[in-house]
Amino acid sequence: MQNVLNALRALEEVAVRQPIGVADLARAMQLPKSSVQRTLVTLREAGWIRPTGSVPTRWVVTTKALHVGRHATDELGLRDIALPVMEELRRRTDETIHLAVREGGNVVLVERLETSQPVRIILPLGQNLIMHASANGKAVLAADPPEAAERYMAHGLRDFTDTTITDPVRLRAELAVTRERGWATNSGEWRPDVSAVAAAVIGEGGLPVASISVNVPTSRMSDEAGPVYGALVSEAAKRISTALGRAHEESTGR
Amino acid sequence: MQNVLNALRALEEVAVRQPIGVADLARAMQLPKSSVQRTLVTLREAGWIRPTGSVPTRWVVTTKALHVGRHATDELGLRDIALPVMEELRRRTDETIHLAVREGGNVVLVERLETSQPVRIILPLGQNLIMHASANGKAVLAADPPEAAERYMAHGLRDFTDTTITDPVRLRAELAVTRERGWATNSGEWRPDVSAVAAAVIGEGGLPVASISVNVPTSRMSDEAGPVYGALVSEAAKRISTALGRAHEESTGR
DNA sequence: AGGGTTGTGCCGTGAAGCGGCACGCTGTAT
DNA sequence: ATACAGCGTGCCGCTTCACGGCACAACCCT
Repeated sequence: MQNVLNALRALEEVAVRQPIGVADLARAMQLPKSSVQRTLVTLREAGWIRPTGSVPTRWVVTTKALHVGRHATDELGLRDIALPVMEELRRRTDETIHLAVREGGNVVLVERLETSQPVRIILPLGQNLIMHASANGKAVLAADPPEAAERYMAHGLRDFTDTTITDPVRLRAELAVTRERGWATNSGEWRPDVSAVAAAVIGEGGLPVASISVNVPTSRMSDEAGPVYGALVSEAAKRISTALGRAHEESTGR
Repeated sequence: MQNVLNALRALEEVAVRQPIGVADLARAMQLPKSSVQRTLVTLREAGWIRPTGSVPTRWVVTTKALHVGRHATDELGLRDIALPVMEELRRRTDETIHLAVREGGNVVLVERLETSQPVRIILPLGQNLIMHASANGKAVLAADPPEAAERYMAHGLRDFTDTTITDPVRLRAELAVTRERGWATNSGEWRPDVSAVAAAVIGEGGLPVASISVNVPTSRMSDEAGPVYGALVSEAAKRISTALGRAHEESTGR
């Protein structure tokens, strides 16, 4: 079903490059113009993209993808279970709380509650978090079997800021510390002004399925606040993990 | 491209019914089992769905859709323009702020900032808001040309609570009031405990392209608060509208 | 032990997607 | 004023590749 693959690729390409026209898109995809045009018409018929109405015609994605995407965490009722815990966590910290799920080799932001304090940065839902340069990523990596971490490191560790951990030896040590104390940190390792602490949510297979984090502007992240938030986020993750196990037992029959 | 349409339909069906198996899905879609299976394998190859790993195989959607969906408001940089204004609005009200965009005959929630107060409503992003039973919907409807409102009403006005406006005559009057004062209201007309005030964001064509709202539990929505929030949300929407116009002028050359 | 249902894979046939091509249009450079 | 290059759109014959009936092994309840 090559044309389905092409159509989905076209959809992604439109999302990234929108607003875009047929010719540009055909060039970007290295496909004949007429084929791309037919694909665009089909995607519109399905309601996933729409022309802006301008001339020449430019295409943009609709919110159809959002409708589908919001079910991404439904598998075990993760969102329903996590939200109340996240709310309490925010009440206690008054900082931005993130929920991210594991997805193959990545960690993706799926839910978010913000601090009421003046905020620096708002990450969009669907954002890919870097495994070795985010608290959520490191929490998941630490909870994974060591082979998984090694496999990830084999691809190299890109650096984003001057505090990013790019040395595999240092990352291994950091993961050991994380395992020991039960929560991961991020001190401006992805973007200078974003710091965080996180803890992994463990699924019934014993593997990490998600992670929650408390995100704080680096300027507000004091030496005292870290351990306090760490203890809170670690306890919250544990509560979600056990609730998840209970929900799973019920749904699979006792 | 019938198979593309089927594949996208399958994707939506999986999202709604997940976790689901081949046979169930084939029944739901009224399609041969083998066709559906082939489609599922293709969708997995493209990274939009994945098997849970259990036996028998069950399919769930990945976060791919979220990645695509987060671009849905990129068209004019709406999100970037609206977020700072929404933040200030939340700071002033300490209530939940919603940003919704127009989409054909619907209004869809695309961004959200929550109150820090304990009692609150959390709607998932991608939620479809009812035109005649939400503040955002009524704000858009009031800013539309009268024909559009009439066309919408022609389909009938479903009721959700005992305060839902189901009488076209009353709705017309309500829209007139909304136009007059510059902001729309919702007093538990969709869900009893949800009230809100909203104002439409006007695009460069003079038509409403989006709407922002202040959402308050009905219990907290006093007679005094309404007009105060109304004035704030109305001013915020105006600021977004003019900023949007400016951004559009620049991008289309002077 | 058995009937039903599951997920998976094969394969011949025919429909439908592919892509080269041409058209009308717009905006720019000559 | 004219030529030209780029755009979006539509046609149409060839060939491919998706369709769906069918078979099979594994699994679950009786």
